[in-house]
Amino acid sequence: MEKEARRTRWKQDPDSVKADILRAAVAEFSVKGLSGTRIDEIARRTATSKRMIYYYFGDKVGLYRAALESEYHRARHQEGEIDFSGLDAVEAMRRLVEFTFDFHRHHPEFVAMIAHENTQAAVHLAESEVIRRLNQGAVNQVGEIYADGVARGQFRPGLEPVRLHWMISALCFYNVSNRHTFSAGFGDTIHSDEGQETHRRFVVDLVMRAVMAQPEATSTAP
Amino acid sequence: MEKEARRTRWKQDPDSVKADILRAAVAEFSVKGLSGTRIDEIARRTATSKRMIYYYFGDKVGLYRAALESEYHRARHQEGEIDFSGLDAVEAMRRLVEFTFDFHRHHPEFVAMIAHENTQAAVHLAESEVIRRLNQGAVNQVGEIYADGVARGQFRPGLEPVRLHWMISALCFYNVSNRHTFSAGFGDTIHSDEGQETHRRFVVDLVMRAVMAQPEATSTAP
DNA sequence: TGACAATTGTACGAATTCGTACATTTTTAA
DNA sequence: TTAAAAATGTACGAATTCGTACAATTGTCA
Repeated sequence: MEKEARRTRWKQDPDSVKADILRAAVAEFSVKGLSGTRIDEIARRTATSKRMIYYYFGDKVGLYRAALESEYHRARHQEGEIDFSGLDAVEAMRRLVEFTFDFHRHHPEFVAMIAHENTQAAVHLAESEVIRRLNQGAVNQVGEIYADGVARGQFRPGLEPVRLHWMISALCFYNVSNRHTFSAGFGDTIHSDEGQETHRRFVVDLVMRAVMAQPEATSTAP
Repeated sequence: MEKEARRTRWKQDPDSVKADILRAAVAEFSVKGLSGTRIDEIARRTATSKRMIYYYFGDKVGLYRAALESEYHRARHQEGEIDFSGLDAVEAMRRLVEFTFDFHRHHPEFVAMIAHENTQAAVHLAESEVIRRLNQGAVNQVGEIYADGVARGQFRPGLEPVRLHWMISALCFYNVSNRHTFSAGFGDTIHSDEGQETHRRFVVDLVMRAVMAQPEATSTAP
């Protein structure tokens, strides 16, 4: 008996309730892991109740998987948003590395969830189709840029796209995943906000040196 | 009433009991993490009982810290064993990277324990003195080799030792820490036994390209 | 040898936490 | 309007698991 719209109006809103639960779940799982997380704690962080978590996601593992996949979906979505238009291979490669660096840096929960998966041998990820597509897309992306650069004589030939992707991923992932133990050992020279700007250039430079035919022309620093 | 030695012979052997407990603890903690590990399961893996764990290590967290430090001690010990005698800067740098690559590869529990620490913001490591010394030693090591190479004109100047150490560590750590999710996405081209040989050369090559004044002279591959 | 300290075994108490039974409200469909 | 389905709140049962009380055994030292 409310004003606008006459069909399918729910005061109840399952979709936003689910999204709310997933948000809280990622926040907890990414920090505490599967076993360290308490369902009651997730419930406390939501606008709803524990009862709803079980209603929509079945059990703890079901919620964990849903949270993991939702993070992958977000990553996959952003990945396709990079704008390479008007860039040659060298510039495109730079942009790709910069994007990857920034994405990891701004999504530590994503990094943490994957780190947790790895400590458990990726058992929950192995059965998911989503990850396979995401990763394959990333490899194709770097592969195309690389092939273009080789064709133009800017990049040295002989490198495998999957290894290039591995390298970029390793540097960008480790930068976030191990920032705590690294900072504990050396202070925050690298991981402070200013330090990360320098470090970002360093990482880009490393990748360019790895792929360029004439690496000397790569460095940005004086 | 046994043969040799007359003083302080114990049928009881606290040191080996402790070592036995630590071994089992590392095996569990590295896979399941602090909260995922069950003390009863560790006890089952030892030759002794749960009672002994509490007797020697106080509580679960005490055991966790002891396990973490014991892994660091082992790493620190091996680190000092590398033989650089007779090597010039270029060869020494290669050997350092190879050693680091191999060490991580052969000690996945070490890698896993650090990964766990990072998901928890390294709270247990932050108060430990051991790690600081270990890391500082590693930086000094690469710093000396680098300075030597710069002095001889083999390496390009301007790089910070801590960033060089970061790079080597990132590549070697990620290779082990993320092997599961990476394999799940691309098969085991990189992480199979044969794949790792190629990959090891790739990683060494990346580091050499990053530091060499004339990177072209670096590649081992045809 | 006898007193005292170090080491180990057994059983269990107390707290935590996953998941559900049951009741209630909200929305759709006939 | 009314019956059925979807969504939600409340309280609690059952299992797990950390840590300990208590007792017993083994070794040192005077």
